[in-house]
Formats: sequence, structure tokens, C-alpha cells
Amino acid sequence: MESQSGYKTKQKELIEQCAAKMGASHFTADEICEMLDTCGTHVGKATVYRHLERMLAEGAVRKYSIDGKSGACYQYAGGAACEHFHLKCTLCGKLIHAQCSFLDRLSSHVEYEHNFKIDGSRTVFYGVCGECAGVDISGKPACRCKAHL
Amino acid sequence: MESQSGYKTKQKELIEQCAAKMGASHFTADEICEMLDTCGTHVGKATVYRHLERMLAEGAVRKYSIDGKSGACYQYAGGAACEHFHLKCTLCGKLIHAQCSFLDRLSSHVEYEHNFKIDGSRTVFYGVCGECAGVDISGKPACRCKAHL
DNA sequence: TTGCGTGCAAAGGTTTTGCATGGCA
DNA sequence: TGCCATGCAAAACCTTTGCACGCAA
Repeated sequence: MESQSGYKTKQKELIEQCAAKMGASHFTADEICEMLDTCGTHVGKATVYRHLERMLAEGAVRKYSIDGKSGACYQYAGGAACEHFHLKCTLCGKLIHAQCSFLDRLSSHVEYEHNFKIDGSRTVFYGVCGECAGVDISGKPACRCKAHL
Repeated sequence: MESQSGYKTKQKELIEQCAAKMGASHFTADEICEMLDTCGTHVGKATVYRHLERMLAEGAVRKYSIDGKSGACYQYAGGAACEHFHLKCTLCGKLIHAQCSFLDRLSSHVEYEHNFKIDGSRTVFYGVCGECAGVDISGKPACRCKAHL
């Protein structure tokens, strides 16, 4: 479960440490690159992609894309369960991490009543966050969405 | 809620019909293009993208991407009143429509406790359906995911 | 007639691929 | 020493944007 990568190289270790350090946050391949650059260690972009792809196959990270936006997001899977859900505001683009017992119960409910095992780390709830709703939920957020990203 | 599109053009109608004809299946912008080409009616790719984007804003279609694969998938949302949630199996790709009081309560809960208004028609729960789970849910779908897509 | 919608092509960004080099075993 | 991993650059890919023309109103 650890030897698929063949050789144990410096880059491999660096990338894995970097991913692990992100915890529950998500990150892009490019961010990993920048992060390593900042640490004084440069790693080729292609190498980062190759390792993330491998880690994905190994189950060490999860991959999904927010809103189909170009630029996939990865998230460290850390072996253990990161069982919170994500709320994505379709107006301002903000991503909220939500964790509470009700959402936990949702998983159980769907699993036993609907015979479906939800993968929390891949599931994103789309909707409108409180801020945007307060400011303007009348139909046209327009400007600020773009501005935020 | 229907007049954002301004003029009623032939292309607009064609694209909407095409999307509606897909029913619950998913399709890419490119597939719409090809489909129209096959029907003898050519529509520019940019136009398809522009209309899908607009239909997305209107809620007429849903947009999501399978596993971050390049190429976003769209799905016809069937105009109105589709207030149930969708369960998408990441192994076999099946899409399940789920409706029950628990899921309704989920919306209320998230709205009042997390200050977030979920848009049910845009939200998709990713996970593993019972059938696929029966085959292999032992912990590592890994390899077969790849194989299936 | 006015102005939006369309189509083509080019730009934009992310991800993948090819190939020579360097490092692990 | 052999072979895999790396890095650079170019390619491939999907999507968006700019601009001139055509069509709906």
C-alpha cells in the first residue's frame, strides 16, 4: 500500500508531506508547486501532477472540482475519515466547511434508508450563503462573484 | 425567470430541445454540438457554451464534473419543481433521485443552523450505490474506479 | 433601424506528454 | 550499472473572449 511509487525520492516525500500538511483544506496542483517553491525546494509541475495522480490511485488524496471550474482541487485523505461536508456559495464562490451531528446523521440515513454510501469528501452542497443572501438574493449577484475569484 | 435570454432564436430553441431530450443522462457541451451537427443543423461551439451557461444560471441544467475529469458534464434539470436530491454513484455512474422527509429537513437545518440556503436542484451527493457496494465496498475502490472510466 | 445573438478564430488556462538527464537501488 | 523519476518545454485539451455580421423585435 506504499510501494507502488517505486523509488523513494526526495520529491515524492516532499509532495506527500505537503499534501498531509494541508489537512482538510483543498489545494490545487499549482498551489503545491508554489508552496514548495516558497520552502526553497523547487519541484517541476509535471512531477507534482504525476504524484498527485498516483496518490489519487492509492487513495491518499481525493480529487474533485469545484463547480467544474478549470483547476481541479485535491484534498488529503489521510487514511482516516474527513467526514464533514462542504457548502459552496454559487454567488460569491465561498466554500464553507460544515460539520455537525445532523449532517453525520444524514450519512447514516441515506446509507440505510436509500442504500447509498455518501462520500462526504466528494459531495458539495450548492446554494447561497448567509452573506450573499443578506446582501442580495433577488437574482443577480453578478459583479461580486467574479471579483472574488 | 424566462426572459434573460432576450431574443428567441433558432439556436436557443435547438439547444434547449437537445438538452431536454437527454432526460436524466449527462452530456457535455461538445456532445450537444455533435448532436446538432448530426441533425443537419450546425451551431457554433461558443454558442452552445453560452447557452448552457445561461441555462445553468436559470436552473434549467445542472453542471458537474465526474472526478475532475476534463470536460464538464451537464444534465437537464427539467424546468421546475424538481425538489428532490440526487445521488450519483462514482463507480457505475448511476444517478438516483431521492426524496424523503429527512432530506427535506436537511434543507431546513442547514438554512437555519448554518445560515446557508441549499439549492437542491444543483446539489449532487457523490458516493457508492448499493449495487456497487455489494460488489466491493471493502475499503479500496481504487483500481476499479480507473477501470470504469 | 437598433441591438442582441451568432460564428469563427484566437486567446486563456490547466493538464498531459516526450525526451534527455540525474538519482536510487 | 540499469532503470525509474524528474524537469523542461511543447502539445493537447476544454473553455472563454473579441469582433464583425445576421437576424429578431
